[in-house]
Amino acid sequence: MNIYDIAKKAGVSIATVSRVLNNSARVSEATRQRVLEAVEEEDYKPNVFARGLMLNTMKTVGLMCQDASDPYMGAAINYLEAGLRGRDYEMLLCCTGPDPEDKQRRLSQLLARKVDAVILIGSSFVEKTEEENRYLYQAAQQVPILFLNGILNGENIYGCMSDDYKAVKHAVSYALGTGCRSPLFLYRADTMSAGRKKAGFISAIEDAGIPFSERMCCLSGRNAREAAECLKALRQNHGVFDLVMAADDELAVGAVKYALETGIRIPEDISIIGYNNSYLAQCCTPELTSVDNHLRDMCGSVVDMLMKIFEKEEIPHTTVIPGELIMRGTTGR
Amino acid sequence: MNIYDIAKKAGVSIATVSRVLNNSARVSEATRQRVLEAVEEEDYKPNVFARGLMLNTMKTVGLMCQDASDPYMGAAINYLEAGLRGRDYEMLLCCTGPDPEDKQRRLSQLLARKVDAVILIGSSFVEKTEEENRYLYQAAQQVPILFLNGILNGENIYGCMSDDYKAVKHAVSYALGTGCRSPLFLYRADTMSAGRKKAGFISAIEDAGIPFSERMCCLSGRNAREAAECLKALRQNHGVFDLVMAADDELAVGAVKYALETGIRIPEDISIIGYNNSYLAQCCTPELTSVDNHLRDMCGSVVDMLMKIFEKEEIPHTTVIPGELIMRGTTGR
DNA sequence: TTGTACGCGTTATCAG
DNA sequence: CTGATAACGCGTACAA
Repeated sequence: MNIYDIAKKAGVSIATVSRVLNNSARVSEATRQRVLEAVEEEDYKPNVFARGLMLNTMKTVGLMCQDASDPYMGAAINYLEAGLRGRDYEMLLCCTGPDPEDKQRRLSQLLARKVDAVILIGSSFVEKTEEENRYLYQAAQQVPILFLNGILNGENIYGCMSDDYKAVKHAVSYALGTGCRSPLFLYRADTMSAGRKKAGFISAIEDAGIPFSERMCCLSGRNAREAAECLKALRQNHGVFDLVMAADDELAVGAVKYALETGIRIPEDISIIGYNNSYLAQCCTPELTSVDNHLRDMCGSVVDMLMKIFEKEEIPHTTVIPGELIMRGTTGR
Repeated sequence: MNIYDIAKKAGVSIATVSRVLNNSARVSEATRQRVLEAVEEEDYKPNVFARGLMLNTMKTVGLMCQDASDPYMGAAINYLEAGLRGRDYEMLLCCTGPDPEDKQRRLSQLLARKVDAVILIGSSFVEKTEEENRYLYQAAQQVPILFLNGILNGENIYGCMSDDYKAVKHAVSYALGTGCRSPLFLYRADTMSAGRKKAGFISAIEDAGIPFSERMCCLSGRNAREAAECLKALRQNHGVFDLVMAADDELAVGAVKYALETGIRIPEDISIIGYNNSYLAQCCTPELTSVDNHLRDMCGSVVDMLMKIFEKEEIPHTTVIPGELIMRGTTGR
């Protein structure tokens, strides 16, 4: 069932069928109806490959993330997919894992598939050196590259990020205001995002007159269990802390576990602040005070930016979305 | 940069270039090298649309799930993507939400895109009536349909599922063996999977000589917080229970919250068993005893089945994977 | 072993 | 407003 069959059935030429289907140019209402009828009857759908061949696009964007099982990534995938679908774009998903070579290979596969753009979820895709990022710049020569919560300067590279610096600074300042004196920054990887959070952490404690030391930062393992063990070890080594600012909720949950398992009272003896305000924040007892970075808005913004880019509209390369501190049971002694 | 350019550059015809790239037929080693050189130099990649037009496939499978932010779905997406990528298939992801009409529309969009198969994650895609499932049967006339943890009988429809019945039966029997006398089944939706679990629950308690009553089943809200409230309400209404068998970990976490907030000791006064053995199981204190349904194996199995289907191999329509009870701190009084 | 010519199903162009 | 025809880039019989 192709356009020729429909044309024959409707008694018109394929050009007219095409025009009706793409409502391009003007077609008389009468023939329009005849064509639509035929299309309806045969349940005809234009062949996407032939279409792609002509238009050089299949209205598809590639999405790359490290790990879809991370609830934060998962939520982002959901929001992005909804936004794209609303704009008639489909989503090709790649879960790359942490290996840079895999990321590179996957990106080039997406390009070979002629995606119209690539969205990268998380700053884990931004490497430290120009050299390591080169594949991104090269990709940007073919299609727009957008970061969700990341940033990389370059032609045809865009990003939307939450204001991690301000959000963490505000959260830590608040906790210090309730009487905490020994803050700890708990994170799990040296990503760009973690860097911004750390800077906000430092700024907040220095504003409070507490001199910063690298010993106030704890690089934890990858999950709640390991974070808890990490904190226990730190305590054994005479590290004192009465405030844990975690880079994400899972680590904060680890801090809660640490406190519960060591008999430290929350929030009387220790305040804990998570980040992302994911559903994990409501899965522990007490529930987590956490920074909501408005992921939904960020995703919406990324999709908006993308559509404007497709329209050749000039837009700023970076959009910043403010965070918000959600108060629950792990702070406010 | 197309196949003609490469042919010219290598001094051969396009047919030869095509032959080299698809290593079909025999090509003399000399010309082969010349072609590969040209391909390399120009970094030539065949146009996927033209390719699709000829072969009528782009090696893509559609994946449908209700909600990618669910960690269970997310993990499945990860595993499936890895499996497919290893077989040179790409993945088109649809997050449908719960509305049946959306599911139907999204599926037909995938078909219009000429995906080679569709994988549905979770039994939420199987409806109660034939009528409601008709779109699935129709889709199966075009491409194979595979369920991850679901089942629907029909031509060209396949599924891999965990043995929820046995797994729950075993878990509940174990808990009853430790002395629990008032079991409760906590679930959140009347899916097929929940039905199998419930059946296992009933069988276990009847084996233990406890007569089943519908009051032993609690249909909870959608998250941990709501599950906790649900149990509190139940208790107010004089419902007694010292064992909660939850249909997933998030609900089990809700049960833990309920116990912690009401001052009920775990596991002395109440045993709690989760399902999925997701990372949530390690996010609460005490950590959850949970049923691991070997999601990784299930996903691997689905991909294997799919590849065999593509090879026109005859395979059983259903594969069953056994579950396993992982012991942690919420059971064993 | 290699090359020629055609078909795949669209959309775009241009003439009527 | 409509129709004929030329791209689009590839794979593949068939001929050489």
